[in-house]
Amino acid sequence: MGTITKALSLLNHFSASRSEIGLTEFRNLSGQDKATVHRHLSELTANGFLEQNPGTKGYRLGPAILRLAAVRERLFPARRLVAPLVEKLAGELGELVHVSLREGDHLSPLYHFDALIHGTRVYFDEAELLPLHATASGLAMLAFGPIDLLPKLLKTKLKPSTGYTITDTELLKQTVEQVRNDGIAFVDQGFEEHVSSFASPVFGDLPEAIGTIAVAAPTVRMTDALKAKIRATLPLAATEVTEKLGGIVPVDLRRIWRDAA
Amino acid sequence: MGTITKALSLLNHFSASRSEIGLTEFRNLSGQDKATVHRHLSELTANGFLEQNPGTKGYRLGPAILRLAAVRERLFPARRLVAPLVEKLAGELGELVHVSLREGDHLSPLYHFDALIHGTRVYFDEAELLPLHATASGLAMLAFGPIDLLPKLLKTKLKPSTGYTITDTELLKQTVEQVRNDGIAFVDQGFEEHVSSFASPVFGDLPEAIGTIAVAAPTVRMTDALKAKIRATLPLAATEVTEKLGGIVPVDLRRIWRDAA
DNA sequence: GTCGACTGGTTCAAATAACAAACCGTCGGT
DNA sequence: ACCGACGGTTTGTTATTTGAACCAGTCGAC
Repeated sequence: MGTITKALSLLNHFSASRSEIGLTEFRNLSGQDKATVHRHLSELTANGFLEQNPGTKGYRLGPAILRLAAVRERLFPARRLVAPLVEKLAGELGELVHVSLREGDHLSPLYHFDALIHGTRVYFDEAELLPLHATASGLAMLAFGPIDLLPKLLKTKLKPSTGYTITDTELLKQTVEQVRNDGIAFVDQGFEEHVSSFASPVFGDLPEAIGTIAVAAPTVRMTDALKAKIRATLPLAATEVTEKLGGIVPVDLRRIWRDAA
Repeated sequence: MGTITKALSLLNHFSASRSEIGLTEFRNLSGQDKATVHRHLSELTANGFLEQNPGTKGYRLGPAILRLAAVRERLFPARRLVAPLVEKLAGELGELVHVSLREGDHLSPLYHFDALIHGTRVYFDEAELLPLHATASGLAMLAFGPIDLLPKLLKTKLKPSTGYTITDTELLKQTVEQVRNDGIAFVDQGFEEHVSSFASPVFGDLPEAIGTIAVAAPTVRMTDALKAKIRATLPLAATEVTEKLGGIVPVDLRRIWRDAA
């Protein structure tokens, strides 16, 4: 792991529930040496990616990130473009829908929306990176993303998120193959307990998935009726999102989705 | 300059007018070695801070930035909080208003708004970092920010943006001292030709400016009447922004502003 | 075709940063 | 006053990053 990756990985420890992190906590979270972490934190702070709370000495995400995000959204307004589609589908299904983009060997949430019509709901943290082998989105990414994604992932140890997570190499290969045939991925409690989800790939201008659109619901609400509804609507939504982002769905997948409908 | 700073500085070359940058262009812009730049770009890409256009091989800002920006805005919704105040002041004055936060030895635009009631307007690029010695915001920051900011800046060579930019050490010191007495900074065409601007500091919970609020107008429209109006309203707006961000204006500055009114 | 000038991308001695463990100063609790 | 935990710094040794030169592909002119 290079220096830059180590430093940037520090930023990934922030989440909705952890807004401010101190030196020692960073050391525990990252497993790196204290002196190294401190130098990295200082350098990130000097560049505005972090800022330090003068009182607690803790570190927070800094203003540079906002500035860059504003640039990115102006040039490539992905969030703004997909938001209405995500909200529409979430409304139709009454469940949480999210679009995520690939970020190395994880998925990064781009936008999510929950219609909130039910008492119980799926907790979704936009700050958290999604693992490829444990989520429906991940499986869809492995099936339709860059071809070297799966082989590279299989070389690492697959960490279980729940007792249901696929950790066996062979099983993962088969499951991904299945997703490739179906054009849609289904995972039952693989990432969070009592949550089931479906996902379909979203494409850029290459025939290679750049991200996914997914529906997540409490397992108890994931009835056959809802499953059928999702299978019928998710490929359409994936096509719409792909088109909004200026991409094209590969012809073979388009055929799979048409035949399924 | 450390590795991390070098890598992160690459990101600062993006702007509204330059959305995609190739390897060679990065080398020219940063003055670094090509191999180094390439390794940095690869590592940034692997972490989702950049993404590569498969066709042109150029690099764009990546999805990780959006994810982190979403976290930061949820935890510390500065942009959302200051937006109405900026828009209100811009409406009252009929000119461009922006709030910026300190990012190392530059200022990083947080939010800006232009009422657009005039035919000509000031061009403002939210992607561009503002230098401390050439802008009104910068002078306000030097006057009320961390005490070591000015001495550190004086050790470097002051780059002129226009023919009006202060580049002399002594003159800069005197000007900052003046700003410290006035509680407001005025710069005439120091950053962009034919643009004049005022700025006042904005504070966090320490008696040390964390940013600024500024008004920029074409020099031809910067009449005595407008100047008087800005001098009367900007300190109030700075106080409001400070309070919105949960900060406090130091007592001595509060007195200066009160006496001026 | 063959040049040349331009890309993006990759190798291998030499400069630089990471590492581990120790240390310093400060804060809050006992 | 003591203790322990915190943020931060220092030092000598080890590993990584660096940068000049080197490939390879692509475009256009001749």
